[in-house]
Amino acid sequence: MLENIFGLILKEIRSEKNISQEKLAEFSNLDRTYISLLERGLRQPTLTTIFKLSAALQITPQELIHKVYESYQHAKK
Amino acid sequence: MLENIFGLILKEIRSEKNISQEKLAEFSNLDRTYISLLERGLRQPTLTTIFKLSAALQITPQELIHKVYESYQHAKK
DNA sequence: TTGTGACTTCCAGTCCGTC
DNA sequence: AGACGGACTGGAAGTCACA
Repeated sequence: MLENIFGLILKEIRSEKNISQEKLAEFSNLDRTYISLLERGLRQPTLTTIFKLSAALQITPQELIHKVYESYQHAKK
Repeated sequence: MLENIFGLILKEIRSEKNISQEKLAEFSNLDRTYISLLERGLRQPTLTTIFKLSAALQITPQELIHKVYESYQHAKK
């Protein structure tokens, strides 16, 4: 549930910034295929991964989590 | 690094709310010993654990992350 | 540019307990 | 109430070749 939402939000933000999965992987020091797994909701990030990704996307972790939270609250109903 | 900060923040918030580790474990459906590991910075939470914990502490996930982020930014210098 | 399957290593998280 | 230990299972981290 949360993984899927996180994946969608991640993809959404990345797309808005016109960054490829490859570039995001490079900026965050994560593997390109791992980004793909995250976006498809097949993996769940840990705290440090959340921080790495938000830094790479040039947003704060709380902004990222906030979007996930909003979407999650909405989806729960 | 991040684990330690997260642990401190978690303990801080929990203490402020006067909740025992045991109660927090109960509210969040996590193990008592695991809460202890988190607070001592020996384990790192995943996204769902962050959500579970913040729900149990009656704060939003972004508030929790925000505190961690502030403390992290401060510690980096 | 991304999805996917396969794989290994390591850690998230649980359960038993003691101090 | 909380620190800390050992042993365990599932699943995340991290990487590869290929479609």
